[in-house]
This record gives sequence, structure tokens and C-alpha cells, in this order.
Amino acid sequence: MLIAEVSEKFNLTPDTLRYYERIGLIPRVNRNKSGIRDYTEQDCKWVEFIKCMRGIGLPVEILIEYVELYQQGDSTLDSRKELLIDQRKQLAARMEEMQKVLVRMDGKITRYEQTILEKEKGLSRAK
Amino acid sequence: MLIAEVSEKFNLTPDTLRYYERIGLIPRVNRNKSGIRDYTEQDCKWVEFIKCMRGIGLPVEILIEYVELYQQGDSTLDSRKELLIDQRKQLAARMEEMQKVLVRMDGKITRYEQTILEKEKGLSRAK
DNA sequence: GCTTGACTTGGAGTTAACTCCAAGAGGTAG
DNA sequence: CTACCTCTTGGAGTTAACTCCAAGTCAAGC
Repeated sequence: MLIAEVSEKFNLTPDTLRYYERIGLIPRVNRNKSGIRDYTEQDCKWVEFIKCMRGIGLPVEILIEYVELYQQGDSTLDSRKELLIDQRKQLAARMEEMQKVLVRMDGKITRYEQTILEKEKGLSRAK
Repeated sequence: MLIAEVSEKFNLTPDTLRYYERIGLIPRVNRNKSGIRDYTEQDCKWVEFIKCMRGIGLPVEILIEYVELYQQGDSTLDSRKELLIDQRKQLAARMEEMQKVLVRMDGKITRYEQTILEKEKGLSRAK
């Protein structure tokens, strides 16, 4: 699969795909005889995984670490598991924070609605 | 309240507090006769609100807009409500996305645990 | 009256994560 | 064979959100 297709498929620019590879956010992609990237099924899975994790704000630095561990093989299974557990925990914490803010916003919105209603009432009475 | 105390209270550096004020992320804080910031209770509430909203990643740009609307008075009640509703919606969407990733991570972690267990079994049998 | 320390301002520097660009090469259409 | 298109690389530029800095002011202590 050529870079343009992968770009299309995952809605990431070719520049971003090359950048991800450059910094080790995805393993190196093989080139054909004329030096052009040819993404395997595996490569695409990595791209999808990384896009998904970046999408929720997981930092590039952590993901690079994960890819590095992966490339070192089975000896890093434990570290990779720990890394995931740690990130899962942080994710859950962020979600809790967001949940609180969501509730707070709901309260604020309700209060705005009331204030606006009262304004209108005041106006119609004054008519 | 002096900037140092506000900084302490909300765990934001004085530089960040000044920056927030400069860009209009919080309304202008009054200065005493010698030009030094003196935060009122109201100012502190703004700081807390902004810190909370920034904490979950609400962009500075949007918050500036909110503050601007606020400063224009009651005529912007509707716009402020709409802004909040819009941000609330986006927040909920982000949380859904995160929820999916959380589940995905859990699956990955479980699979790592299984793989590791199997490795161990294999080893002990080989002993 | 001079030093010290916390504050002021405007402006420059930093970091993360892209995003763009210039120079060059390979394959294909005319 | 030449033009054109898409790819390559290394490196420079951009954006958001701070974070740091230099030069100056002012009140308090000695």
C-alpha cells in the first residue's frame, strides 16, 4: 500500500505519516526497489493504533517508548503491559476530571436557562 | 489578595496568572496605588474557573471568547449559553472516544497477561 | 538615604507536535 | 528524449500555550 492510500485511509497527511516513522512512532516501513514506502497490513495496524492513541491525547513520547519495547521482542512483554496499565490509569483519571466538569457545565447551562427565562418574564410583564 | 497567594492557592505560576490576564483569559485585575495586582474574590473565582476548564483541555481561544461575552453584560446571555452547550457537547464526544480506547486498552492488557502466563507455563514445563 | 526583595511591563524563548519546503530521483505518457 | 507526477530526504517553519528575562518601580528595613 502506497503512502497516499494509507494517508487517505486513516485521514493523516503523508507528511504526518513520514514524521511518525521518522521519530519511531511506528516501526520502519519497507521501501520497494525504487525507494518508495510500501505499507504492509501490519504497518497499517500500527498507523491505526497510533492514530487512535494520539487521538485521545496520549503523548508521542510514551508511544515511542511502547514501539521501542515492542521491537525488542518478548523480553519486554512485562514492561509493555505495565506501560499500558499506567496509561490506562491516567486515562481513567482524566475522564473522571472531565466527568466533573461536564456536571459543572450542565449546572451552569441550567442556570443560564433560568436567568434567560426570568429576563423574558420580566420583559413581557413590563410590556 | 496578592499574586503570590493566588499563585499558591491555585497552583499556577505568577507568570501564568499574568499571561492569562494579558490575553484576556481572565478579566483585568485591579492594581493598588503602587500598581500591584490585588485579586478580589471574584477574580479568584475566574482563576479557578479557567484553571478547571484549561485542565480538561478546553482551548484558550474559546475561553477568551467566553470572557469577552461575559464582559459585554446581559445581552450575551444567550451566546454564552450556546457556547457552553457547544463545548459540553464536544467534551461528551471526547469522553466517548476515550471510553472506547479505555476498553481497547483493557483488552490489550488482558491479552498481555495471558501471553505472559503462557510463557511462564511453557518455561516451567521445560524445566 | 541606600539596599533589598517582590512586584511591574513588554518582549523573547521554549516545547510538543506537527506541517511545509527545496532539491533530487524513478517511472510513465507523448 | 523530455516533461510531468509522485515519491524521497533532511531541515526549516508554524501553532498553542506557556515560561523566562531584562529593565524599571516602590515600600520596608537598616
